Amino acid sequence: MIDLKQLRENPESFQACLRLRGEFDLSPVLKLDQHQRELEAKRSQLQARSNEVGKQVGQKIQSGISPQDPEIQALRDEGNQVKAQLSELEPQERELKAQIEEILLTIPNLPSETTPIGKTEDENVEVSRWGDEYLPTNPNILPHWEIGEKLGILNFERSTKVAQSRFVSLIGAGAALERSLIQFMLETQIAAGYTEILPPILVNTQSLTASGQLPKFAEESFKCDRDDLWLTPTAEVPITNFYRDEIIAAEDLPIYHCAYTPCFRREAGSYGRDTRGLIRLHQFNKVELFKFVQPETSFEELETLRTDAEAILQALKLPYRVLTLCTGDLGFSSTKTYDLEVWLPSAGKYREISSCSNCTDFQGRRGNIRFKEAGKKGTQFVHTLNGSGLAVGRTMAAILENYQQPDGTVRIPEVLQPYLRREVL
RNA sequence: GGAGAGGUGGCCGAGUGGUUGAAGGCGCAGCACUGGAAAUGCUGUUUAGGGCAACUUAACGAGGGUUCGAAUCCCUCCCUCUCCGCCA
Repeated sequence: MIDLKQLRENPESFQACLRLRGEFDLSPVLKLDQHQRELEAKRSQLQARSNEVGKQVGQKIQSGISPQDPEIQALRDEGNQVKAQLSELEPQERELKAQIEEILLTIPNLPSETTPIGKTEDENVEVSRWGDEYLPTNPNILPHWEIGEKLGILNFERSTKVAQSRFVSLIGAGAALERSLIQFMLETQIAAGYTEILPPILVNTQSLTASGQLPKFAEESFKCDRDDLWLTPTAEVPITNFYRDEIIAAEDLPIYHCAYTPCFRREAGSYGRDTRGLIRLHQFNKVELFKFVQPETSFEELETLRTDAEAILQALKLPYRVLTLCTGDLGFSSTKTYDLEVWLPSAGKYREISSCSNCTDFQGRRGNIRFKEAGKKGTQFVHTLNGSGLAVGRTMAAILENYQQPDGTVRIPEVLQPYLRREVL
């Protein structure tokens, strides 16, 4: 959520910033805000009077004046009048506040100054490439779903029977490879200083609102209707909300967490895209990196977060590139995002395998996650960052293709061999 | 699912319808004491909104109600805990 107070103070710059992400007219919310504050001033005056009347009645009764005394009756009457006025103002103000809140929740984070300006993903900026020397030389690489089914480690058809399309089952060495990847990713990030959390993967509405998936993107998540619970679309949601409504001691920051979770996405509106393979499924595994940090450090922390995610790709020797997303392609909660894209030979292009974002205080404000410096007055919102480290299914896809041999076998990346206890699929 | 108990500040924990934003304690900060520290003593210490400010308003799980006045009384809802049942 953007800061209403700051918006009020410099509306033009907010409006200009938001325009970079697409159209969003801030004038209605500014108007509502002004009206609300006028009502608030009136209301608070009335309440002050009401408190005063109450106090006087109390004092007089205690000093021995009879409650039936005309003096007291007069005060009671005034109290009743004030109450009547308040009962008109209060609902109006509450309604205004609710409207303002509702709008604020749909306004995306403002892009950072270092976020390139652009409208679509075509204007994302490539910042680096890595691993050209590992680009496969095998000219006849099968798409990962074909080699996977040939090897008997993936099964889509039966999974459609069990659930729907866009689900997969991993069999034998495929399941073991997925587990090995998860284990390898977690252990690497734990060694890098992240504390593992294995969180709930059903989350409530408030949690999805705090991290930014709701209210705007409700159609993207699976919902358990009778329970106010949703299947989490990313571990970012439970981890952000782990500290919701808390005040963290400044010396406890930064906090680094990593988490493995299944992730669930409805992929509404993506009909016909990536219908085959492991790229776009309703359920997939992901190891997530998450940071809670002090405001001054969040952009440096984004760089190291990205490096930590890159370390996995480098260890697996998978060629990839790094993009900075342009303003038009930025996620709702993010102010600046790096995407890591891994080389997928069958497609002949790079595909997203990690997205690392600095959400600044956007989620902190929505989730009321603050920190306090000892001895200092007041609190500040924490800055949050998240990044995939990595999407496991897409990593598997990248391995099945980049490590595919001309004889139809797939080598296992060296770093995984101790986990999987084999060298070839 | 059945029965019961409970939700108060960063934490623990009092609280009779009347000046209680809330006793007491812990923690934290400052000062004193000390060569320095510990212990001790004193002082201070919730958050959020509005206002340039003085100041003012709100908040004791949430929402209603009674009252001049509600943490305190009434109603509804939510959540947590304990026991029983069921279950990995």
